[in-house]
Amino acid sequence: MDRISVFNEYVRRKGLKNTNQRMVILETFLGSKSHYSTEDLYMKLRKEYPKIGYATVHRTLKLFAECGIAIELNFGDGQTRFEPLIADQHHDHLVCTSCGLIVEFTETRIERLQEQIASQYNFKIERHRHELYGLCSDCAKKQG
Amino acid sequence: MDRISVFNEYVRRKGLKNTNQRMVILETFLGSKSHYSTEDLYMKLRKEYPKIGYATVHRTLKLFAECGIAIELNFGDGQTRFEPLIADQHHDHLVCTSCGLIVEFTETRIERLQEQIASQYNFKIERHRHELYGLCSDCAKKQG
DNA sequence: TTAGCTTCTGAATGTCATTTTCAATATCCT
DNA sequence: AGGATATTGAAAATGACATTCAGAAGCTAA
Ligand SMILES: [Mn+2]
Ligand SMILES: [Mn+2]
Ligand SMILES: [Zn+2]
Ligand SMILES: [Zn+2]
Repeated sequence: MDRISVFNEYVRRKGLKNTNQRMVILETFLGSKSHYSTEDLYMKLRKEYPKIGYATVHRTLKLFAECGIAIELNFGDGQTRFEPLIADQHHDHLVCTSCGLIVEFTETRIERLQEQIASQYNFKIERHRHELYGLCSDCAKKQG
Repeated sequence: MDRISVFNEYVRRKGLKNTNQRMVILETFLGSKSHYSTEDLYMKLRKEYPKIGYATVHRTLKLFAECGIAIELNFGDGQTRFEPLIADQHHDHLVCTSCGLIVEFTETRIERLQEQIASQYNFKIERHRHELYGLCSDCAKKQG
């Protein structure tokens, strides 16, 4: 089931309503680069829909996370970012501390080792964050 | 060199001053549980030193991080936590989303795999975060 | 030891992302 | 369509953290 259907079903199940704003925000959110902060997405939407409110954008992003079609990311720069989630396509991140570049990686061996650690400590893992911070190759060249 | 010496040397080198507050905060910080938020440590210190200021506690924790005897942690609950760092004793965390329990783990195989990933993408890693969120065994029993 | 310069402290205030409030508006169900 | 209920957007509130500033304390050199 695609993310739009997941969202629509969540809205129906919870007795929420389908609004123009929500559809527009969802399409824009799914339709381009990931890792949006509320501010980023609000600015982008404003160009085409100048009447849209910041609070609506933010509430809607939280709603996406709540219904499972997005995840919240926090790279420690004081802004929460949201990224569309494709079911069963987990990945982690490399973050350039100089230019902000975000690169995604997956490594099943790490995922497996995590599970071993969790069972060692009798933890029941719900989610995890694994982020590598440093300089991307461009910034490293510029010794930035 | 122990953490108190590292701090004292840093203070000297930077032309900062040695104050009672800083010593008291350092001793308390090193002397009990880890993973203090500013608020946590402020509340603890207040009992014995009621005149100490919140801003001083916070500035001093930042100073500890700056001089390398502490690291800042962020478990996504909106509060930065500080933990005394023992040189070359890196670890990552399991965090119980129900009771807040924090368990530490190290896994050299993961650390190595990280390095491989970084070099694959030509990243020069400065630091990383790896946190596993879920239910500790107690909370899992209480299905909580 | 003390003068004099610099840093520190603590209370208050500022900042900034995020959240909440609320009155007007839109949606949904019958 | 009518009416209950959710949503919206502007504004205000919140909360963690950072900054300001005047008085206090630490440091250094004579
Ligand atoms: Mn991503
Ligand atoms: Mn720890
Ligand atoms: Zn870069
Ligand atoms: Zn627990």
